[in-house]
This record gives sequence, structure tokens and C-alpha cells, in this order.
Amino acid sequence: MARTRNRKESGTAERVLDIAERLVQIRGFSNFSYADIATELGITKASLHYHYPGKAELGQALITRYAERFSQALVEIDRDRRDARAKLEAYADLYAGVLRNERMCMCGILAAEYQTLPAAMQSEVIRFFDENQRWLAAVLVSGKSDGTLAYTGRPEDVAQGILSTLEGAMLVARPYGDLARFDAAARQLLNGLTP
Amino acid sequence: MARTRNRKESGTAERVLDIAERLVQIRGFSNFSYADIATELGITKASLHYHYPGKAELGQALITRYAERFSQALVEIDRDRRDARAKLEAYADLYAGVLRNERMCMCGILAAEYQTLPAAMQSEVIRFFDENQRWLAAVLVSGKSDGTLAYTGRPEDVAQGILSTLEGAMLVARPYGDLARFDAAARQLLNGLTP
DNA sequence: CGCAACCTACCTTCTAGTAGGTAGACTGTC
DNA sequence: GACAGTCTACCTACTAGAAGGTAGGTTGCG
Repeated sequence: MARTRNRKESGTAERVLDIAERLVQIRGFSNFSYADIATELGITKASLHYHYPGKAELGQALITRYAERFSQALVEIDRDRRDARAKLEAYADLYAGVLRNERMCMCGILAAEYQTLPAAMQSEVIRFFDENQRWLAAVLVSGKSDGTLAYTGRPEDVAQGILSTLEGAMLVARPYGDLARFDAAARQLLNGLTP
Repeated sequence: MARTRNRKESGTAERVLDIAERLVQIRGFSNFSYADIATELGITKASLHYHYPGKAELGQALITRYAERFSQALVEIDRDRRDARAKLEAYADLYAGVLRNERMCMCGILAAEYQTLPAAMQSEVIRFFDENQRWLAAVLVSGKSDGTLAYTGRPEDVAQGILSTLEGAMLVARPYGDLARFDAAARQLLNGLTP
């Protein structure tokens, strides 16, 4: 068992994703190449095609892993934070963490290049947003119950407003290289949802 | 005078900008080529280089014209709308108009590809955001005076929050092709600023 | 003529992607 | 336990096409 494990498990395929993920979040999907990854990893482009037959497949794998990790983070927030308000703060902090690494949310940057993305990636981007909004809507509903959040209108609409604001705050803050800019927008958002 | 006008003034250079502008706002700066413009215009790539020596120069001209038009629109809002609240609504409607044409705000999409942009374009993007925030901050201040707007904190921070929210709402709404999605976010934003 | 606005015909570099090969580890059979 | 075959993870060497860009020629108007 241990033998089968240490045969590989160094996981070139996974390291490819790590590098590609960073490149996407900084430069965008169409602004990095197989050559960039190959150079950084110290293997050839051809080997990359062995792991991911085409850039479209690599892109899909990228979003899938990103979305899974994000989901896990949401589960952990649900587990660790008591009230809805604290959950929302933790959610905003997820975004701040990405920005702290001088990156943009992957699906945010992919939304910008949406029209040029392979179809499979397009639907995965939508799925990511949908899942986030579902989670946020649930938090908003429970926040109204436990009295830690206040808002008017449908929770779905408010959820989508929260997502938009945070994505936009990242988008605009990054050219300035200014985390405070994001924090200000996030605080303002939370203030608007405080009873 | 009329003679000098109709010699050219059909303005190939201007038509190049029109086409490039549309392409940038839909696909992003690095996702269109000189060949795309040349084909659509019915001239050769080489002729394009006559008008704009390189893509960097074209990009700069693109932002400059876009920013000028935006400034004009802001002047018109100042002229036509009485109170600050109405100005803010008109401002949000500027964004909605862009989205109605199935486009993204040019500087929003350029912010996403910021790291790969020529330096000259980078600073023009920043200038665009700065100018918008200055205008918004002024509106917020006058809104507090005339009692049509309410907010806490520094007007500069609130202004940057408004910009972020609107850019983010466009970014997220476009993959869905759903204008209502943007409107919901905009209404929510304005509600939060209502006394 | 002189110049603006185009053209043809290139060039280089980068792009994703392919064909075909190889070292070495693993598996099944006698 | 040895041999044959297969699989994994890489390699070299290549392709076609698209990218931005250039040199130098042509055309037609004032």
C-alpha cells in the first residue's frame, strides 16, 4: 500500500495545476502558455500534453479544483462560525486572502475573458458563481433569523450583490496593489448589512 | 472649410478605434488582433500600422478616447440632473447602457488583464478609475448637503465602493447575459445610500 | 510634385498541438 | 525467478497557423 503510494504521488499533474492556477489568477487564461508552465516545471511542452491533452482540458481541471477547494472553505466556515454575520466576514476574508497573494479570483478573471473561453470552461464559471450565491443566500436567510444581518429584498438578489461587490473590489484593487482599497469596500458592504 | 472636412474625416483612424473598442470590451485587449480589425474594416494589417504604429499605441488611443467620452457624460449628468441622488442613478445607468450593448466597461476588462498591459495603458486605466472616484466623491459630498444621500465614512472610500460594486456587477452579469442581474445589484447599492 | 493612405510581400516569434521514440517500473505466465 | 509484454512519464523534433511588425512600392488628390 505504501509502496503503491510512493511510486509517484509527487504528482506532476498536480504541480502543473499549481503553476497554471497562479498564472491564470495573475495574467488570465489566454495570457499564459504551455511553454510558460513547461519552463517553470522543468519539463517539455509535450509532457504537458500527456497530462492534459489540450489547454481546454487543463482549464477545466483548473476550475474544477478551484471550485472544490472553495466549497471546502465554505464548509469550514459553516462549521467554525456561529452566526451569519461572522460567516459573511469570513467569506469576505477568503477574497482578501486571494488578493493578499497578489492574485485575482480565478472565476472573476475568467468572467472577464468569458467570451473567448472554451464552452466547458464557461459553464464551470457559471456553476462557481451559482454555488457561491446559493451559499450566500442561505447565510442571509439565517442571518435574518438570528438577527445578525439585516437587508430588504430577496436574499438571492442580495447574495448576487455581495458576490458582485467583492469580485469588483478585487478587480479594481489589484491594479492599485492596494489591499486597503479592498478592505474599505468589504467593510462598507458589511456595514450595509448590519442591523 | 467644408472641403477640408470631406477630404477625409470619414476617419479611418476613428473607425479603427470603433472596431477595436468593441473587440476590447467583448474579448479583452489580448484577445483581438490587428488581423481582426483589418478584416472587418476591409484594409490590410500594414495600413493599420500606418495609423497606429503598434498595438500599445492603439491601446492608449483607445483608453484616451473612452475616458474622454466618459468625462463628457459626467459633465452632462452634472448639467442635467439636479440632486445628487439623481446623478448617482444616471451614473449607474451609464454602466447599464454599456452592458445593454453586451459589452464590459473597457477599463474593467483592462483591469483584469492589467499585469500583461503595456505600462502606458496601465497608468491610463488607473487615471480612469481615479477620475471616476473623484467625481463620485463630489456627488456624495453634495448628496449629504442636499439630503438626497446618506452614508458613513469618508466619501472617497464610499466612492471607491460604488465603483467596485458597479464594475463587479457588470463583470458577473455578463456571463449570464442578464441585465436584470446588474440592475438588482445597482438598486441594492442605491438603496444602501438612501436616507 | 508631394504627401496621405493605402498596398504587396515579407519576417520573426510564439502558439497549441502531434508523431514517434525511450527508460524504467510493473504484471502475468510458464 | 526469468522472460515478454505493457504502462507511465517523460523525451526530441516537428508542424501549421497566428501574432505583431517592417520594407518598400503604388495610387490619387490638391
